[in-house]
Parts: sequence; structure tokens; C-alpha cells
Amino acid sequence: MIYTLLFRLHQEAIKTKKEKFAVNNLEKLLKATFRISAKIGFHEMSLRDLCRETGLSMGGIYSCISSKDILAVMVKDVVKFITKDIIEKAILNEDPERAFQNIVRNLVYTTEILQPWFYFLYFETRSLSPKDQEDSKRIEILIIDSLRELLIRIDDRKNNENHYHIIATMVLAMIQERYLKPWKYKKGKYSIEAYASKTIQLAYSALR
Amino acid sequence: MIYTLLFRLHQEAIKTKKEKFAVNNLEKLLKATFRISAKIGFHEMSLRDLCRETGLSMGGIYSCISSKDILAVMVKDVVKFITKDIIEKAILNEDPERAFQNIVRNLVYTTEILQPWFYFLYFETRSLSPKDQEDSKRIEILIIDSLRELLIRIDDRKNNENHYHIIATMVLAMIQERYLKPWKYKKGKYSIEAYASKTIQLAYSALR
DNA sequence: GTCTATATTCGGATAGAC
DNA sequence: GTCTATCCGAATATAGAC
Repeated sequence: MIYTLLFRLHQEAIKTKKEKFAVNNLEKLLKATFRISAKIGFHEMSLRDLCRETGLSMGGIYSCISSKDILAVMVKDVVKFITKDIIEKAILNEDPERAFQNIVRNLVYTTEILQPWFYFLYFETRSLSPKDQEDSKRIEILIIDSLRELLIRIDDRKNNENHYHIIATMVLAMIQERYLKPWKYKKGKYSIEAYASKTIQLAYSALR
Repeated sequence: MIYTLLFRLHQEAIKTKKEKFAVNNLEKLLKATFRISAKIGFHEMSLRDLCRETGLSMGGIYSCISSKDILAVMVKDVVKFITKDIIEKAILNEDPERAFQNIVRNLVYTTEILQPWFYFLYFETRSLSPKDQEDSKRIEILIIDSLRELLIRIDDRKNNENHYHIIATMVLAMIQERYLKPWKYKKGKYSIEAYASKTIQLAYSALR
């Protein structure tokens, strides 16, 4: 489970040592953080807002996080872990087309399921320390580079370098578009499957 | 000039009545706001930061804005004014291809020149009141709808409705990608002309 | 029109009871 | 492990001198 992962990644900074308690509270805290910051932003959210939304007290909150800022770092860690996992498993595939489609589909599906996490990281990256901001950008660069490499292999270098880069950029922009603007897609005109297929199709038509 | 426009739009809320003084200070304030919030976010920026960066005092600041929040509203108003202007002038063109290219190029160029304004509005929309947030979303919907209409006319409805919508979405995502991630494009590998052309080319290849 | 000084509220964080 | 009560600094905004 995702909150267990989180507890283990940040264990040394968490006062509550019993995993069961900490994990339970972390889940409450992060879910409330997503709800509140999606509306007003992370920095505008006060810990008292968080108390109200979680039912925890100030003391309760500080028993499983060391500071407010660490919440944003936790989100970054989860997004990084999951994204790397998707890419590393996909590129094990020897067929570049399958690997490419695998990455796109998995990212579209995963960012749908974990929309609040990815949305939060995108909009609150500036709440992170410079070092963690760099880390966050590296996730994006990893995606672009992986997609670009695969596109080159798929197309057998028939176009110039820049062309593959811009297609990779376009694909990532489409993936982000979907999870960054839920207000556009809530009405359900586009299924997530259709969206992923369209994105792959756009990339292929650009190769030609 | 853009700051004169701003002064006239918000005149009733500005204490300083001499246009020359107010416009001068508004320029200082907004430029400083862009510098600081690009790094740490609008909400984390304090008015004391703004004092330091502009050389103005607290009193000086409050002489030409009624509150901190109004700065974000001003940005929204400018972005709205300029975007509507670009689109309205472009669609006067009878040839849908020329109109389409006109919108894309003008948006790419304008968002490059006014990058801090567009960037700020995108990331700080949540600092606005619900009503102003709606207003901000309407700008985006206007762009998508205009592009989609033109694509339909260019292609003469050879594809289904959804296809045009997704291409319009992709084009906007590409335009935003450029001004939202300056750290990717600062190195100057892509000229702004090349970027605009590539974007148009991607849209055309998707039509086929 | 712009400054300094100050009022007031609210934020994150902690200490100690239970 | 969780709560209540409290500290302290920082934020926005204003009042009144120049």
C-alpha cells in the first residue's frame, strides 16, 4: 500500500513508531491535503484547516509528520517512485513500439487513479526545497528522454533529432493535460482508454 | 501600454489618482511579483518581500493596490484582454487555415513576450475568487473552441467531432508547455519560430 | 504621494497532561 | 499515541507624520 511505502521512506522523521497508527494518519493527512490544496493551494492551507478536515489535533498531526513542508516531499517521493517503476518495467520490453505504448498507457491510467498526487506535485513543486525541486524536474526529464529514445528506435532515425524530442514533449503534454485539468474531463466525454489511444495515435501520425 | 490599461481597469480601487505615479508603481509591483512568485509562489510572497524588491514602502504599495489579492486579479484581466484580442482579430480572416496559423503563432509569440503574466495566471489561478477562477477557465475554453471550429473548417469535417477537439487540446497543451517550463527552453535549442511551426505541423499531420 | 510605526490576526510549532 | 493550551514569529493592513 502507498501509505505504508510512505511510512517506510520517512520512518526516521516520524514520532509514532507503530506502523498501523502512522499509516492510518498519513492517509487521512494526505487525502485532506489534496482536497484542501486543490482548492486554495498548499501554502494557503493552514494546519488548522488540516485539523478540521482530518479530525486530528495539532499534536496528532505532528506525531506523524515533522513539519508541514514534509507533506509535499512525501508526495514527490511517491510520484517519483511510481513513475520510475512504470518506465523501468516498460523499457525491459524489447519491442520499442510495445514499450512506448506501455509507458503512455500506464502513465495515463496511473495519473488518473493517482490524480491528486500528480496534480499536487505539478502545482506545488515550488513549495519544495531547491534540491527537491530539481528531483521533481528530473522525473519529467526521465519521461521525455525515455519516450524520445523509443521513438527514435520505432522510426529508425528517419527524421532529425529535434523531431523526436518534440513528439515526446507533445505526448507528455497530453498526459499532463489530462490530470491537470480535471474540470475538463469530469463530464466523461472522453474515456481514459480513448484518451490514451488518441495520444498514441497523435504520436504515430507525427512520425509519418 | 499594458500598465496604463491596468490602471484604467482598476482605477476606482486605486488611491493614487495621478496616472503617472500609479502606472509607474504598478509596473514595479507586478514585475517584482512575477520575479518572486515564480520562485516561491504568490501566497508565500509577503508584502515585505515586495517592499524589498520594489524599493517601495508598505504605504507606497497600498497607495496603488487595495489588497495583495488584487495583484492576481490584475494579471487575469490583462491575460484575458490580450488573449481575446488575438482570437477576435484572427477569426476575422476568412481563410480558416490562415486564421488557425495566425492564432497559434500569435499565442506562441505573445506568451513568450509576456511569459511571466501567462505563467503566473496558470499557477496562481487558485489564489483568485471562485468567480475570477471561472473567468480564467473561460479564457482557455475560448481558445480551444476557436481552434476546434477552425480545424473543422480546414478539414471539411472528414473526421468525427472528437478528433478536432483533441487536436485543439494538443495545440493548446503545446503552447502552454512552452511558457510553463522556461527551464526547458532557456538554453535556446528551439527558436520560438521553429516551435510555432512545429506545433502547426503537428496539428496538420494529425488531421490526415 | 510616500514614509514609519503599529494594530491585529493568524501561522507553525512545542510542552505537558491524559 | 493523542489531546489541549500556549509560545512566538510573521503576515496583512492601517494610521498618522512628513
